[in-house]
Amino acid sequence: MRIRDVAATTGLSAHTLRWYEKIGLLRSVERDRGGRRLFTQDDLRWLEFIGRLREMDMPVREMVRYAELRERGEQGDATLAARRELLEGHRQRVRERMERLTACLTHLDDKIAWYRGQEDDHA
Amino acid sequence: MRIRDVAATTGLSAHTLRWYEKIGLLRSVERDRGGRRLFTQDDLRWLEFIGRLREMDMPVREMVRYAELRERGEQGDATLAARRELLEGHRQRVRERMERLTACLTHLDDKIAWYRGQEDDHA
DNA sequence: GCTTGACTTTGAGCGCACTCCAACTTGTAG
DNA sequence: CTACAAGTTGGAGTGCGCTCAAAGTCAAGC
Repeated sequence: MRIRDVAATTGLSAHTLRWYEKIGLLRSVERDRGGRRLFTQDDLRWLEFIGRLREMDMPVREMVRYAELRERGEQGDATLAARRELLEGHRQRVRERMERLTACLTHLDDKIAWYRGQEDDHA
Repeated sequence: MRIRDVAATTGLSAHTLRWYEKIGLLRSVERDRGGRRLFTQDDLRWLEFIGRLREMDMPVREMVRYAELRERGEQGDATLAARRELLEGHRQRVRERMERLTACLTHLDDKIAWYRGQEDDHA
């Protein structure tokens, strides 16, 4: 797959895909003899995965750290625990985030109910 | 209350409080005769409220729009519906966000479980 | 009266995550 | 062979939400 196909299927821009490679988030992307990027199915799966991390607001820095661990541990299990811990740390942050969001939503619901009351008073 | 007290109780910096005023998020903050800001309890309640909107990732622009409506509607109800709709719109976005987070968390849990499996295999 | 420190203003700078530009190369279609 | 779309690179620019610097003012304590 060439860069525009990946852009189309992931929703990321070609710019962003090149930038991801530059910062080390995509590693060892193949090229054809013209020097154009060729993405594999593995690359797509990886992009899907980091897309989810991104959706959970993981900083790009941390995703790069994960990518580095993944590459270092290619032939072994030396980095398995580190990667798991990184993900667990993020999971915890997301859970806390969601709790705060839930609390805020409750307040917001109250506020909206208050507005409805005001509007009814004047109807 | 002076700016440092508000900074201390809200966790916002004095810089940020001045900036909030500059962009129209805080309106008509009083001054003493030396020109120093004097914040009221109402200001504090407002800061608490927009702090929650911020925690729910409402863009500052939209908060400013809400602040404008609030000021315009000071003596009437002309802006009540508009304000309610603004909040309802944001509530919807937060709910969708939380659904996506929940879905991502499920994937993340699976991934973490997979790592645990790998580690056990080698134990 | 003088020092100190918290305040004031305007305006510049920063970190993040892209996003775009300029200049150039490559591969395909006519 | 030529035209042109689609790719390449390095580096600059953007929008957001702050964050800080510089230079000056004010007021309370000694």
